[in-house]
Amino acid sequence: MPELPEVERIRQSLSPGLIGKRVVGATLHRRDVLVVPGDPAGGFSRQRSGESKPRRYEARHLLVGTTVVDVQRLGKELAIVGETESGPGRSVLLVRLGMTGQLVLLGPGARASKRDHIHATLRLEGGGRLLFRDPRRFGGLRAFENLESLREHWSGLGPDALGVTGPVLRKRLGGSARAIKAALLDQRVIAGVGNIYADEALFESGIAPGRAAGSLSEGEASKLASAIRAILARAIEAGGSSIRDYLDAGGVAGMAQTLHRVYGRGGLACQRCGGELAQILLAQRTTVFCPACQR
DNA sequence: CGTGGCCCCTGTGGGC
DNA sequence: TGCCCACAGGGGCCAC
Repeated sequence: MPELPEVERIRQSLSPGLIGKRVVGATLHRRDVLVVPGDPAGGFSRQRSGESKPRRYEARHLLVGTTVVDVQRLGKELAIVGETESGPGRSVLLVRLGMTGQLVLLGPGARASKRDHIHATLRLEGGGRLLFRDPRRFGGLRAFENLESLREHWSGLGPDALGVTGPVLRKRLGGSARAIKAALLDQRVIAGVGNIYADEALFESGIAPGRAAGSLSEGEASKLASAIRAILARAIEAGGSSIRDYLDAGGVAGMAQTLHRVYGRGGLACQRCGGELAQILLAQRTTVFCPACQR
């Protein structure tokens, strides 16, 4: 569901009500949405096959006993940082939302509007709750013991797309022969761009999605990087794209979908030249572009 | 090694 | 109305 702008909106809507709150209890309704340190997979999401032993997890993995001091974001990942009163102990709960994941922050006594597919509940001092809901379960939670191990995990991702520059982008694309759009979707190249904003940024910068990533000139990489920054920043300002079910942590929808110029418009007229927008499948994702304007 | 293909899961909307 | 297929803001894994 969410790309960088939506996740940033969730971070912003979550922070004021969550930071400073102590987590007094938690319930994990599905254990397979949580990965804890030492799990055999070492990965993020649940294992697809093999009923390996039920994971042992502890309350502290869901931040119980800590006070939330920060909510950080890199790309599409959120990290809720908790701190224990006694000493420098920290716990980090990383949240990945996948296609349909939501975080819902409820005040004391408030009821969730959708109560199915809630996989984890954190109870906050004062009676509030933080829910993790994800119908398709492509998202998940991962616990880290400290900020250092979070940093190590995040070092596997590329730089945050909101601040990417032309030279950095060009360097990270290297001489890759794969399509530029596929490279943009690879979170190890840059973090935060997904299917919507990749198409929008390529349209804005006039680059065809099938171009070899390594074939971009300095000028093209620079135009693409500034298009990415501008489009993501605009989308954040507009509250994120609410197409199907995206809502921020307070249940508020965004309006950024009204800014889309190619996503979801295959077969319609290009807003720049009037020609017909092409729709193809690239890297297993629907891709819309203007064959005349994008080269 | 880099890359494309397939799979994970549930819900929804369009075509018949 | 109902059924079935295609598709959906993502990403891990495994053959080539």
